[in-house]
Amino acid sequence: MTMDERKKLILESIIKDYVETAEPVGSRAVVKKHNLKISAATVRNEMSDLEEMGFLEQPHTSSGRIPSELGFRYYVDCMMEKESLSHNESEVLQNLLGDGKQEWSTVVERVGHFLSQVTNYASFIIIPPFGLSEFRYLQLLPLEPGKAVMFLVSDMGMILHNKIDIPESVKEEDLRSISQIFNQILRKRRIGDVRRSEMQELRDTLKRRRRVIDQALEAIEHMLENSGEERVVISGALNILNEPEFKDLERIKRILSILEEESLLRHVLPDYIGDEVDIRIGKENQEERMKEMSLVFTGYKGFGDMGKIGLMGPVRMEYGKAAGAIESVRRAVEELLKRF
Amino acid sequence: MTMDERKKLILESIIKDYVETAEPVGSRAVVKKHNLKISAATVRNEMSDLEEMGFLEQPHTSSGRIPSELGFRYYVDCMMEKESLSHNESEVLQNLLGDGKQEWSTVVERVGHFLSQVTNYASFIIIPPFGLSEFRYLQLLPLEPGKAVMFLVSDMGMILHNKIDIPESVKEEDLRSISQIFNQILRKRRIGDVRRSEMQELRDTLKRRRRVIDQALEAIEHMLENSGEERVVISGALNILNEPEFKDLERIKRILSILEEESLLRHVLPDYIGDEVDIRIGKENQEERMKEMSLVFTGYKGFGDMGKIGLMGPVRMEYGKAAGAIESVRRAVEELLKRF
DNA sequence: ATTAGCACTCAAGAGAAGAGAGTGCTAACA
DNA sequence: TGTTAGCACTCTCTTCTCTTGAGTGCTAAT
Repeated sequence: MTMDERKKLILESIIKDYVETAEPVGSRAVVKKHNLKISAATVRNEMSDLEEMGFLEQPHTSSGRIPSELGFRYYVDCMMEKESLSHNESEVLQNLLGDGKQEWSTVVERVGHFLSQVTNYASFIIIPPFGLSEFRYLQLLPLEPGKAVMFLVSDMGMILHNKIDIPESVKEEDLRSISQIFNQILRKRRIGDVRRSEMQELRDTLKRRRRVIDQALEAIEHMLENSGEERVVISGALNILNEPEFKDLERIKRILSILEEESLLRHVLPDYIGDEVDIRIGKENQEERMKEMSLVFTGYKGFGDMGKIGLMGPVRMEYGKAAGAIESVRRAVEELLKRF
Repeated sequence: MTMDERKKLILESIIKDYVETAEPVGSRAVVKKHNLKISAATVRNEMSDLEEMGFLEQPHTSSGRIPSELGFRYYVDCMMEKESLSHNESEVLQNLLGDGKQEWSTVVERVGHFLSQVTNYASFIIIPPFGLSEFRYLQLLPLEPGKAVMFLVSDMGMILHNKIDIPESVKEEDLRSISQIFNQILRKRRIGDVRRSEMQELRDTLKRRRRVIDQALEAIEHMLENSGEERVVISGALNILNEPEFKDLERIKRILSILEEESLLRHVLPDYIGDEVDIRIGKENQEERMKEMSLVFTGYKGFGDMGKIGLMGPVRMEYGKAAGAIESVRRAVEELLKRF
C-alpha cells in the first residue's frame, strides 16, 4: 500500500485533532472539522488502510482512531513544519538573554523558564562541565588572617571562587606572586587537562611556598570535581499535570521522578548530539520510564563541549511548535555565548 | 466538659492511627490496636464527647472519627513530643554540612534534600537577603583589555562577583588603588545601607577615575538588586504525591503551584519568626491555598537577618517527627554559620 | 460508670441497563 | 473502479439499583 496525498491529508488532520483534544478521532468528525470534500465512508476506508500501514491504531473496535507512534514519526519526518516564535516571543527571549554581563546560570534559568512557558512542556537545559573549557586566569586574595580566597576565570568568562586556609605569615605580595606563577604555567590549558602531572610540576617548582600552593591546588582539585559534572536546569515540570493523558497518579509520579532525579536525564539523552533538532517519540527512547513521553532537543556549542537543551512532553505533542522554539532558543543562546 | 486522662489517651490513639492510615478510626479498631482496657462502647461514648468538644469529627454519621484541626492543635500543644533524629541521621546531617569551605548555597541545597528525605515532606529554606550583611572587602581585577571583574566579600564570607567594562587605558595598578579607596569608605558598612548617599560621596571623591568608578558602582547596585531578594530553596515537593489525601489531581496542582511559585511561600510564612519551632495547622494559615496543608518551621540567625527553614505536609502530619527534624537542622545550620 | 446487644446509617462496590459514538460491510451509484 | 449511503453491530461510559460491611447511637443489664 502506498502513501498518496489524500492519505497524508487525512493522517495530518487526525494528528492535529488528536493533539488538540487527546480523544480518538472519528471519520465523521475529521470530515466536518477540516471540510474535507469526501464522505465519512471514504475516510473510513482510508483510515482502515492507514491502520494497516501502522500509522493509526484503535483503542477498541468501536472507537475512533489515534495516531500511533509510527504515525507521529511519519508526520515529524515528512509533514511537520517548524513553527517559529511569534514576534513578541522572540523579543521577550532577546530581552531575557541580557547583555552578557549576567551570571550565566541565571540566564540559563530564565531561558528554561521561557521555553516551558512558551510551549507548555517541561524544559531542560544541560550545562556542559566547566572543566572542559580553557583556563585563563587565577588570583589569590587575602581575606582575613589565615584565610584567602582563590578565583578562577575560564575563557568563557565563567568565574569560580573558593576559600582556602593559609599560614598567617603569608602576605598579600606573596599571594600575588604565587598567582603569577600559577598563571604562567596554567594559561591556555584546558582546565580538565590540568589535573595530575601539571599539579605535580607546580608542587615541585614552588617548594618555598608549599603550604599556600598545596591549599590552592587542593582547592582547584575540589573545584574541578564539583564543576566536572554537568549541571541540569529543569523548568515547568508541572506542565505535565495539565496533559489529559496524565490523570493517572502513578503515571505522574513516574514521569516527575525522572525530572526530579536530574542525573537520569543524562541517561535519557544520547551522549552525542549534533546541532540539528532531534526528536524521540515514545518508545524510541531508551530509558524505560521515558517510553511514554517524547523529547525534542538539540545541542549547543557551550564551554568547549556541547550543552543540551530540550523539551519533554507527551507523545501527543505539538512537535512543530516545540521544534521551532528549541531551534530559536538554541540560536539565541549560541549568539550570547559568542559574546562572552 | 473536661479533658481527663482517658480522653487524652483516646484522642492520642486516634490521632496516631489516623496519621498512619489516613482512614477514619472506629471505636473497636482503636481498642484493639492500642490494647485499651476498656470496651468499644465506652470508647464510643468518649469519642462522642471529644466530638462535642471539637477535637474529632465524623465524615458521615456511620463512619469512624478523624481528628479535627483543633484536635491536632490540642495534640501539638499538650501531648506532642519532639522526636529527635536517629543517631544515623544526625551523622549524615553533620557530614553534609561540611567544613565551612563549601559554597553556602550548595550546603543549603543538601540540607533541604536531607530534610525532605528524612521526613517525607516538602522542605523549604529561605536564605535572607545578602544585602543585609556587612560589607568587608572589594577587589577589582583585570580580565582582558576593556574588561575587569569585581569581587565583593561580606562578613559572612559570602562572595559575589560581576563583570564590568573599563577603558582600555586603565591598568592593574589603577584598579588596585581604586579598590583600596572603595574599601576605606565601605568597610564594615551593612551592604544594604551603602546605597544612595555613600555612592554619591564616592563618585565625588574619585572624579579622576570616573569611568571605572561609575561602572563599579553600577555593578554594585546591580548586585544589590539581585541579592536584595531572599532566595528560596525547595526540596522533595513530590513527596506530596505520596500522601493518600492528595489523590485528587486538582488538589495536587493547587499545592504544587504554591511550591513552584517560590515567592508565594513568603506570603505564607509570618514576617517575623523566632527561633522556636512554630506549627501552623490547616486553616490557621493565612494564604488560601495553604489552608489544606500544615507548616512546621522555625527561624535561624543567618546573614544579619533571620532565615527560615521549614516543612510542608498534609494536616495529617507527623508533627513530632517534623518538629524534631526542623529543630535539629536549625541547630546544625546555626552552628555552621558561626564558623563562617 | 461500664458494657453487651441490636437496629440503623451510609459509603463503596458490583451488576444491569441504556445511550451514544463510531465502525465495518453491503449494495447502489457515477 | 472508486465513492457513497445505509444499517447492524460493538464497545465504552454513565446512571441506577442492590448489596455488603463497618461503625454508630441508644437501651437495658451488670
